[in-house]
Amino acid sequence: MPIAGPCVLVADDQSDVVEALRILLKNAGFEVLTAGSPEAVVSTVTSRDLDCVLMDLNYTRDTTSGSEGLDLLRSLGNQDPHLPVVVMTGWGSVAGAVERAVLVASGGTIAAADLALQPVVSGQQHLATMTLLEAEGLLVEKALVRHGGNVTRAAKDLGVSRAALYRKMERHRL
Amino acid sequence: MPIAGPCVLVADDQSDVVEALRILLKNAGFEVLTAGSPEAVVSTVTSRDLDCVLMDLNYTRDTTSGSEGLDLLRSLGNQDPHLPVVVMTGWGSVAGAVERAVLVASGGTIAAADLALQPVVSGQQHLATMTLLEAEGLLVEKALVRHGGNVTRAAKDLGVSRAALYRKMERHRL
DNA sequence: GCGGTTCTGTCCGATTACGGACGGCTGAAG
DNA sequence: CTTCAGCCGTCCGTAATCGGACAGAACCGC
Repeated sequence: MPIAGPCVLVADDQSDVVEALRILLKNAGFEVLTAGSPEAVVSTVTSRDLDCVLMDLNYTRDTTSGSEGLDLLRSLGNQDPHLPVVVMTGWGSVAGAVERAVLVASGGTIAAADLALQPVVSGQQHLATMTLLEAEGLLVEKALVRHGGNVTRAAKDLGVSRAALYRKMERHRL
Repeated sequence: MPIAGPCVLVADDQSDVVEALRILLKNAGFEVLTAGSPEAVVSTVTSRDLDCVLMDLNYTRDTTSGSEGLDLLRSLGNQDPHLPVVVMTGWGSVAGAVERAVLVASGGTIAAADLALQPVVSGQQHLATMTLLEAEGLLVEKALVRHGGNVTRAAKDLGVSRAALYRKMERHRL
């Protein structure tokens, strides 16, 4: 039984998003696994041999701390530093996350996956219809993703002190 | 003596920008006039029959208040409410300003002008390489342009009080 | 002319955000 | 083992930001 193509894990707590990506990616020739929680992601990563993880950063259910996304990102980095991880954020999603993915990727699989994903993942918000607070949240999120969760570097990039970034992260539940 | 095409006024205090736009627009079939200051813009608008004004929002020379761009925008609105005005800002320039231009435009001239300008005006910054303060400045600028200088509506759009927006405008010299 | 509405700019006390500093932790180099 | 460097998370006094309120100006329909 031949595997259809690269195996991608889609992780998001919104089932409709997961379903949509599953269909689209399947049609694009990927073998698709899904996970609805950070725990499910971790267990799947340990049990299966994945080519790429496509994950959301925000998991709002069953939680008080609200930082599961970044925690998960770090866990994956520790678990398998060579596993390509593409993070979906509210805005500019794939394009921004590709940088990290490229940094992390060992082989050329991710390149093909990203190229296929680029037109698939949509829903990018327009800054025109955004409040200053929302824009701040997205910029913070993007900076954190860009630096793989490193608060110090993200803060330097954003031009604020580390303490200020911590406050903003808490404010935006990141 | 036939006029070459639609007559566009380019206004910016940076002579190299003006020169670049002049060449590009002339090659695109426009008759191009230039102005280096808000005063020059006003006098040109009164003396010539223009199809479109392409103006920068920031005039930093010979000034203390730093709000000439918006003042000029209002002056033009009072002087000739039907004159299409395309505002160039640091980011997303034409696209954002077109909304206002379309609102203001009486005929179909602006549509053609905008289509021709879209690929011409470049220099759009990427949010990825931006500090939070710079991003705030651009969002504020964009919101103000979108509402034609109306502080109240821009503030509501940005999700802050009017007083807060005034402070931010001063901080970013708008 | 005259209410009603909207926007402007500025003031003020209460609130919030600021960033430098500190101690603890981890990992690499000597 | 012992530096050294980098990052993390938190504390705290100072400084800046917040938004509601106010009076004045511009504009509308009556």
